[in-house]
Amino acid sequence: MPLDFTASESLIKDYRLKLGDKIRQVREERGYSQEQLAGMMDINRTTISKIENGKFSITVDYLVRFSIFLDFEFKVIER
Amino acid sequence: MPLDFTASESLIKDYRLKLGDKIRQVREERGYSQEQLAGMMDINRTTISKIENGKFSITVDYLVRFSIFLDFEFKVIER
DNA sequence: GAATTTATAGCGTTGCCCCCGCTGTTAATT
DNA sequence: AATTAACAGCGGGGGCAACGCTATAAATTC
Repeated sequence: MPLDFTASESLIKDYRLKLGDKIRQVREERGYSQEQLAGMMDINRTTISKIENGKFSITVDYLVRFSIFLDFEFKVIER
Repeated sequence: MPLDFTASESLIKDYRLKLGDKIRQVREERGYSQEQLAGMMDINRTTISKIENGKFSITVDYLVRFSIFLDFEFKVIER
């Protein structure tokens, strides 16, 4: 935990975990193992495991790849 | 351009540019200069410039930070 | 209990992001 | 017209986190 831990840091961490859970949920709904999906996406299987468990923050490029192969959308919604 | 340039690579690049445009649009709607927003978010101004112009793929952590300070939502939507 | 799937650790490489400096444009002021 | 300042784009060096890869072990399913 960094010294300048703030409310936004907590929100960021929460979102990372929530996103990992969501990706796992959709992957399982589609009936893919981590290895199958990794093959389709041409990325490493352990990377998928780490993402689903929130071990690091993925780039938006990777998120777009997930959205393509798992068939979901993610959108910026203004208030 | 990588040798294995595929349709998904093109979609990824498109999305990166689209996201940069969206962030710029919302920032301007909120009435912030790049420098003001950078100060609020505690990140570098040139980083914001590069993100808005799609120079690299930001992490989701950074995207969440933008969503906090520019007040928008970022959602996964299943089909 | 064997086979499949997933978690995690360690290490190497790549690229995100920090930070600084410079340039170009536009607008305001004198 | 010249000057000043606000704003944004771009290049590059450097640090560190994302991600690839391999290996091992744990968990799950049959």
